Amino acid sequence: MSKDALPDLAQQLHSVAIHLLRRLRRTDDRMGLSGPRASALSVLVFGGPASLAQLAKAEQVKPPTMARLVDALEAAGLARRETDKSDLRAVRIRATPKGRKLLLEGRARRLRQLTQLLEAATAPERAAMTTAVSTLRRLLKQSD
Amino acid sequence: MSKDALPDLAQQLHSVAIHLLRRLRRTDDRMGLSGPRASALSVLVFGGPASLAQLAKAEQVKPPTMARLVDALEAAGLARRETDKSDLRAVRIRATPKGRKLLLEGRARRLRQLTQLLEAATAPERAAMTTAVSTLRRLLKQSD
DNA sequence: GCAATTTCGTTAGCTATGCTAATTAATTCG
DNA sequence: CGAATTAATTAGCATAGCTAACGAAATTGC
Repeated sequence: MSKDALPDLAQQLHSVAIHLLRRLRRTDDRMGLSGPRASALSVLVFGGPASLAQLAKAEQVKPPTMARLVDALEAAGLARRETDKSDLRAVRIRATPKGRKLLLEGRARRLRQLTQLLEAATAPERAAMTTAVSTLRRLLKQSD
Repeated sequence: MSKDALPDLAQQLHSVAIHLLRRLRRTDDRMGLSGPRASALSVLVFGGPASLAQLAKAEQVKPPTMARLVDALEAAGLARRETDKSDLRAVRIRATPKGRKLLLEGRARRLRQLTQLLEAATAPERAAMTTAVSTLRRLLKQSD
């Protein structure tokens, strides 16, 4: 691979990431939950109850932004704020059974759709994607 | 590659795309231009002058949304609305020299950063990423 | 050739997501 | 105990997305 191909790869990587996410968002929409809300709920479902600050950090947003997302999840009956007995300033945010169910269904739907998309790839192509994904994860982590 | 790895790949693909774009946005911020604005300007710089409807379609947003982006680009002196002599309803939107300069500089900066990131990959890893990118482009295009 | 329709863009107004600054309440530390 | 720190909320701002409704121009059809 020539050195000159690197900027080109970078450019195409950028473009394809944008288009991929745009596509995935369509499926998330069927969950009736926006990307940020679905993502926050996902942290609660897979990571368990968390404080607002923890949730904000996990989603890389500021606390006021996360507070509003939690407001929306709560209003939809998908999460609950609970008081933390050991620190009365803090709140424990927990996914409700309804929230857990909705998220798991949405995730299954997205995985079905994505899996279907990826099934059109040949075995070597899938292998290349697997390598590419783990490489990118490493590079992003290193330069954090 | 086992069949069971596909959903897992899908999941990681999703995650890595989110993190990659999050990282790239940091660099774009230095251009002093939000993502949507930079993206619209990019269409003008690389695709030439366009009508509002064409621009909206290219960016997959509705006309009112694009109109506001163009307002902002115009206010910043980066693009101009021109009247179309052959259709007095339409506007031709064109990047100004200043807009072109800003975008090209930003693009160069992003490419430098991304190229730097990718330089930490081994040759086979780069090859895998190249294959992965073109595969994804094909899959996304097919299922449009 | 003129009326009806369609098209292009804008305006108005709503929702959502992000931010910072300031506030309140609780905890910790000196 | 009082001061500083921490957790969350409130208020207010900017950006970006949408739909609905409108005016002006172009096109269609009779």
